[in-house]
Amino acid sequence: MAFATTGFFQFPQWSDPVRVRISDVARRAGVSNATVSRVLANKPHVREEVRIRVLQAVDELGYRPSRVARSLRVQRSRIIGLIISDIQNPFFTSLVRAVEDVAHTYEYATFLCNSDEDLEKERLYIDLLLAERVAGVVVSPTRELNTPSQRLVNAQIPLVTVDRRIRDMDVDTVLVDNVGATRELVGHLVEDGHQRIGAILPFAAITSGRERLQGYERALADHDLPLDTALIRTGAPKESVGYQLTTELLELERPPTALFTGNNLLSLGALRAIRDKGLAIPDDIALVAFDEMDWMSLITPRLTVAAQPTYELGRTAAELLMQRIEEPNRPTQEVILKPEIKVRQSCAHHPE
Amino acid sequence: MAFATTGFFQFPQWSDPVRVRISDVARRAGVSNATVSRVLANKPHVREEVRIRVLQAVDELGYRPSRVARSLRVQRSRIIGLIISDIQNPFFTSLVRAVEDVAHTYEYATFLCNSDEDLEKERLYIDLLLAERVAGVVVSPTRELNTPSQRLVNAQIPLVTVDRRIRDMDVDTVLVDNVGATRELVGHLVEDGHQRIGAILPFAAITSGRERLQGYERALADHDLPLDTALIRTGAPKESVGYQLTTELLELERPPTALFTGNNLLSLGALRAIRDKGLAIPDDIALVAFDEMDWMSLITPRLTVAAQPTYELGRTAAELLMQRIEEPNRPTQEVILKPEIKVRQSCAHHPE
DNA sequence: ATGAAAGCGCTAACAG
DNA sequence: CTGTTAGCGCTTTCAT
Repeated sequence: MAFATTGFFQFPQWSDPVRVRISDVARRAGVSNATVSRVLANKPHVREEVRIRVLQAVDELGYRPSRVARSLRVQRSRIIGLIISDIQNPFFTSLVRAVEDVAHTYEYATFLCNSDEDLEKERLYIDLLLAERVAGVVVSPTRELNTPSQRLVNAQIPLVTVDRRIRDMDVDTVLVDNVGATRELVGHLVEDGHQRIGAILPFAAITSGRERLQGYERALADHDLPLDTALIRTGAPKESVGYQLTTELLELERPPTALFTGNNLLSLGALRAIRDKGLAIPDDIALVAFDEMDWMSLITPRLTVAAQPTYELGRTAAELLMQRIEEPNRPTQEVILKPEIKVRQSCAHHPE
Repeated sequence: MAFATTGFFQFPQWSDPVRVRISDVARRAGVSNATVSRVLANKPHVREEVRIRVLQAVDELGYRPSRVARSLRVQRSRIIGLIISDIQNPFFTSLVRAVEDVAHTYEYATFLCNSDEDLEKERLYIDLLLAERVAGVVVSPTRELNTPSQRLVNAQIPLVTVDRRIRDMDVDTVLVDNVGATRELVGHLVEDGHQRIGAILPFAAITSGRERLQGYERALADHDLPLDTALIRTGAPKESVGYQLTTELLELERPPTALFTGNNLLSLGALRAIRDKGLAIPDDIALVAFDEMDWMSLITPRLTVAAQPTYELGRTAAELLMQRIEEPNRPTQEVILKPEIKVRQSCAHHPE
């Protein structure tokens, strides 16, 4: 009324409330809230005619049920958490993609949490996930012992570990065969006649890193080669660290004739270090690497690698989580996936 | 009752409620729910002694407030949505990382949505975000016209567009200067004497792709060079497409002497195609590329690129979103960031 | 300074 | 087959 006099008053673009509730739909369809809820949940015992009327009202009003209210009522949300340590690492990217695809299929949303290999950040994110009452969590834990993940288990939130182990906790786990793949990879180097093989690995605190170290040791033992700890370097899984550690190895009095790099980022750093030293692969130094990356198709010679089934890793973890959400008391599983060993030119050289 | 006869009935592992509520804390501290709420929200008017008692009870019980209940009550969640088109592309990865970092600072959780350049998937995700009543959304839209994003605006959910434009919608936008950077990049090629410059670009439907095409055209016009549409190819921003399109260009009767690749994945494909043809950069073909990637440090010669400030792009978008959430009616902004042009050896050659 | 009570939007007993 | 009602856990007036 007051506005009518100005002549310029614009009615709001939506006279209907912006947030339409179930009661709005119910009123419009001339039924109760309960009936609307039944229709939307595809429950039986609704007359076809009523069903149609409700659906029409939903459509006309553009009603989207509040998942917030629903979550509160049914005491579980349709959200899963995904905690990884480095979203800029293509290994995790592929895994994220897989988890997200599966979650989407089951109509779950995914909370992405980037722990940055930082235990404190991981703890904060777990608190958040707890507070959001997520239905379950896929985690690639920063630590194998005393992880904050224990709090999820205490709160009875389904949990699946991926890529890395958690010790002393009975949870579903998806891993790759780090020991086996590394053993095979390094074995090729030994069979080519290499006796001094360097290793650049992620910290032993990262379980996959430690397992790859074991694989390396086993490969040497397989062929009765001595273990020279001076040739083993570990560090954070970062490009710069790979560069640094490789440089150290190459500057040794008696540098290795071959190198094993135990992670994609470390490999990138190692390659750069080798290039900067002006060394040729495999003639000056042979190389085998864990992980395969897209850009590796560009470099010459082609690298011998253990290609991880990264998407499959994520897919499996997410599927296990979905199953556990549906059936919380099923026995826990440990799934081990096999990397594919691709033998190429970077380890073809036989040293004199 | 039914269980008692079997003798195998197991009591639940925790006799305390696994989910501790505000009322549990209140009872333990000998206060009301309201007081607990006040303490936790750092509201004034609480006696210090009471505050301490409450905090202690919270601690002893390990109480985490349900953000679900809170969201329902205050009618907004502390969750933002992030919709990108390809989480496997490092460009977006860096952006995701930034958005997630900022969100975390403001104590928001991030829903990650991977649209896969698929409008239908984007629509589904927006429905989900709407249903979850997220506080705001950062989107890199699949389309510039009639986007599903309109529904977010209709529902009055704060929205920020990043990397790509949406037409006819008044929303905060963060972009890079695609036209300017491409113009400069291609300009170097022209100044080096190249007259036949090929271009491999993302679809024109992707606004960044179209703007880079404009930049290319402007660069030629700057120097009065004719535009030869036979040298321009567009396609999906994927490695395989880059390979395919570059191969086509190289097999032309009169192939270009230089190439501009308008996206990181396309560049990777182009490099592989050039390598497979046995051509040398820059002697056989010069190259300038949009986007810089880690692995580019490995290839010789070093590439001339426009390095996008990807983290900054995401950070800015997220900050704008946070500001708009706090102040919904502030005027919308368009922020344009400048890529850094890094001139290196891949365009050093002067054709005869 | 603190408590009682209402209510956010939805679902699930229970009635009819 | 459909409606009434209670309540999920929290915040926020409104009293006191």
